[in-house]
Amino acid sequence: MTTTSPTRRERLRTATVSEIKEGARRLLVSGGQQAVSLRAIARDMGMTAPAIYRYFPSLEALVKALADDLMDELAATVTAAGEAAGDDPTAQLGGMARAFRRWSIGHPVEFGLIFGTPNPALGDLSAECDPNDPGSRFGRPYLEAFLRLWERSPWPTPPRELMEARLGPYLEPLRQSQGDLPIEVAYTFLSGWSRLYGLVAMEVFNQLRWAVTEPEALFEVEMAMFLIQLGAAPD
Amino acid sequence: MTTTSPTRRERLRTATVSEIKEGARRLLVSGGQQAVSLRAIARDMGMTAPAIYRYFPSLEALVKALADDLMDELAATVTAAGEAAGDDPTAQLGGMARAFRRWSIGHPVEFGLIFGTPNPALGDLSAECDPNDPGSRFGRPYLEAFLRLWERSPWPTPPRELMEARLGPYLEPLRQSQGDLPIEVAYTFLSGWSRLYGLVAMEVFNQLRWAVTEPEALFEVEMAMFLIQLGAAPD
DNA sequence: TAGACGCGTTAACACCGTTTACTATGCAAG
DNA sequence: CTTGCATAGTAAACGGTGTTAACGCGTCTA
Repeated sequence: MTTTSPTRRERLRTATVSEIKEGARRLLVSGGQQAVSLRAIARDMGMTAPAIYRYFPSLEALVKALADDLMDELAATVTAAGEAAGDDPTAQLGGMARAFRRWSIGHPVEFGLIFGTPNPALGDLSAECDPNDPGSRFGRPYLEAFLRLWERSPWPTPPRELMEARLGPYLEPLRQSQGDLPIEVAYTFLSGWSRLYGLVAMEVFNQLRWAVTEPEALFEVEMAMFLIQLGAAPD
Repeated sequence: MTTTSPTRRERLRTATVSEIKEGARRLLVSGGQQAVSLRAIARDMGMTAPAIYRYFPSLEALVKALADDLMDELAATVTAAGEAAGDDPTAQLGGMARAFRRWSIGHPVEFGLIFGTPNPALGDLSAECDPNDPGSRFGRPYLEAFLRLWERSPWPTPPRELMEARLGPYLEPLRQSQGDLPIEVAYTFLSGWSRLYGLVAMEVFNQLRWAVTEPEALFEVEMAMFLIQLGAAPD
């Protein structure tokens, strides 16, 4: 009636959807993944639990939608940090890596939902080669920075023919996702991304406490070493 | 009556405890972490749920005990692989890393329970610097192999005084857990362990599917690169 | 103005962890 | 042998959960 597309009903509906997800996230943060219950969300909204089924077909679907939102939030944070880091691709990579760690340790439960133990239902979905896969959606900015850096000044890698032989055929999905990625870039991206993930996940999951008091120092050293290997100036 | 220590009652008790944990693991493997319920375990044993409270104070305690057992199983697997790899410390490291990956991808749900998103209750326990910490109990064999290799033939690292300055004070728990560990060994261990964890966790959690079809190839290349950096002969 | 549809309700079912009260059984001492 | 007690199990119940079914009301539309 008023304007073009968003009819009144639709506006109310999306608002309710947002409110549900906000409530879910609040419960997630305050009480962990197990505290997210339809009845609690509905209670906080002054509703009854079955009403939520008008908006989500199941609790699992709600959690999945929330995880998607969190993925977007993280991806936006990371790309913003990359853009704020200037023109040097190594500086961009460093900024994006730091942004990833900062968001993750600042939102440990959300991190666990996205990157931690997959639920059986959520795992089945990620079994397919979804182009909307969390890893893909989120790895793209890193991948682009690696590619820019490679075109500007390639870094030393294992010999190309050796990499082609040993893992060339197995990186096809990655290489084709970005239009014929050089194998050196694909390999270095995967190596760096797995190192970043490992370090951050261990810190968030409290797996370093027994060994390290300040994981940030370890993170900074590791990142510096990696960037130096990519040709960045030390320190 | 019969012998000395294990009276009949005690034997039955430990047997029941084992049966409960076996049932819990079966449910865990078949249905994920959420499928582990006291009532289901009791049902499978032909018992009623409250009986389990004679053996475990809560479901959480049961799951924690199960996780401890799994940790022991994994640690035993890894150390056995290290001992089966001969005398060369780099070969031992390679064997242990492969054993870690093999066990993890062969037991993904168990891996998730040990190394994945921590439960609030389990996370509080790992907040203390427990010497029985999973990471500690499990990282020790790796640490010892790194140490043997270092004493035999040190590998190139960042300059010692730089490492001492940047992360010397923060690695105290780790360095004192093994009697004045050289900082080069401590740093290389942490770097290698986080890389191993990152790669394996991403594979187990299906975070590489969008990019890689054969994670094992990537794993082998990464491991070879790391061991070469440690002075091992290439291939 | 009728009817369809969106959105919410209540009631109910089948689970779950946990507690309580109670009953047998095994064991050890008088 | 009997008495007594700790142990291991039971049934019943409380409050919580996801989910479904049946129903009522408001809004939009033909």
